[in-house]
Amino acid sequence: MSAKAKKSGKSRTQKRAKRTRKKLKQAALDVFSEKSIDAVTVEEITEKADVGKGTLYQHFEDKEEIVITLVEDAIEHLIERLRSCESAPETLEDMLEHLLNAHYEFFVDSSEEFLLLFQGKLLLKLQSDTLDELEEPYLRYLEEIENQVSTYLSPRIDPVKIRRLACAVAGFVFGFFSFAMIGMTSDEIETSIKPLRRVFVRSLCSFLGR
Amino acid sequence: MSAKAKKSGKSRTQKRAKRTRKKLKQAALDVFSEKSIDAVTVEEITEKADVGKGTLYQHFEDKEEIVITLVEDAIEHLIERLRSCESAPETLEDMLEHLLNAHYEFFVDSSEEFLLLFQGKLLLKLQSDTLDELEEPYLRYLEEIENQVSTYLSPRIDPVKIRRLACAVAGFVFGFFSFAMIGMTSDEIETSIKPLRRVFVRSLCSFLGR
DNA sequence: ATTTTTCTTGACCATTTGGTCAGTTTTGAC
DNA sequence: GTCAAAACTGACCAAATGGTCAAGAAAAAT
Repeated sequence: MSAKAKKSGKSRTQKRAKRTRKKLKQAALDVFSEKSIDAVTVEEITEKADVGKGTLYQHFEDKEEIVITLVEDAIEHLIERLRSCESAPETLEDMLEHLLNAHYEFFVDSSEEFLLLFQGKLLLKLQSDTLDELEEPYLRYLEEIENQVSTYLSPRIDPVKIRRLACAVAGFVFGFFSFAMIGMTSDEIETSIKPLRRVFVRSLCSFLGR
Repeated sequence: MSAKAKKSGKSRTQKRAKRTRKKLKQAALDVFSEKSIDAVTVEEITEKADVGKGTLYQHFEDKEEIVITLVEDAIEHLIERLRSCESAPETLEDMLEHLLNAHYEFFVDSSEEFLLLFQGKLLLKLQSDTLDELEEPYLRYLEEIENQVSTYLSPRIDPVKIRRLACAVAGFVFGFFSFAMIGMTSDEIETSIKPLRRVFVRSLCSFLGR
């Protein structure tokens, strides 16, 4: 180990490998947002990443592993958004507004990751026999929503009810955007989300209040 | 053409062909609800339909055409559900409840078609360059929702607003179910849908009332 | 019975694809 | 400079897949 390596904490070789891995992940994310995961070939990924085909197999066990890695990353990013909040919301209503807003911004800023998560969710439903690893990040995401909401609620509230709320939030946001993408221009989407958000938040609050 | 054929309107040969086509469609729907459309092979379909591989190509141009045909059928069935209503709802609120309820029943009774529509919607977003034919049925579906709702609204209401409503309805229902499938048992889903539906309907009404 | 037409079949082919591995290149240690 | 280790490469292979087509089976017409 050279002195330079000790200083930077990483040898040049390790940095190169890390760069390559990053290129592969970015390339995969790109192509997964252009066509269905199952329709993407390994060579499309390595081609776009501008590396040899064998290189992918040095960084990932197989095609499946890169998908799982990307989904985990995307969920991580989404959860970060949900957590980052300038000032802690005062009321449950504010908190829900924040949640929906954070989702919206995530979808706008990281539409590739949104599409990946959407696809992954579908795969989860379809090939549920395999791919247990894929389920875990989505459950983590639902739990994050539940946790954030719970702090504003009586601890005696039925956990099932909170789970319903989390499904409703996630479902509404994912579903609305996916349909909006067919039937609306992106301008319309932007002006639509605000009034719908407020109205939806209010209805969720009254759902919990009962 | 035999006398019998004239009487029944269809020769035995034609009936056989129609039966085969139906078998193929059912088999395809089955496998498409088990794994992603792109991951399904032609032989899986013909195997399940118990016909020779070449037979599929006599009834459908290629794999794509059978997908489009199935999506069109499924949308047709969903629209039928939305239309069939014992007694015309009196208020907008009742009508929206009916809409959500019809969706729910469709998803429960025809979960294969639900999964197919869900997948098709995704493909639409991804490979939007090709597959124009796939877009048309989904737009028809959105328009059906818009039409039903419109009859309860002033004709001067902004069409964009109605389109938003249709996206919200479709998005919420599709999205909620897809997420509920991960995080909830089917029992929980059933008991969840009712209170959520009412609350959601109320929020949509207040959205339109503004 | 014979011919014609329609439908069905599955062996076959060309192409594609996931995955491997021997060899090359880059980097690190001495 | 030399040797060793790690990363990278792309030709290669076995398996799978979409689609074809000549031959066969079923039904209709004569």
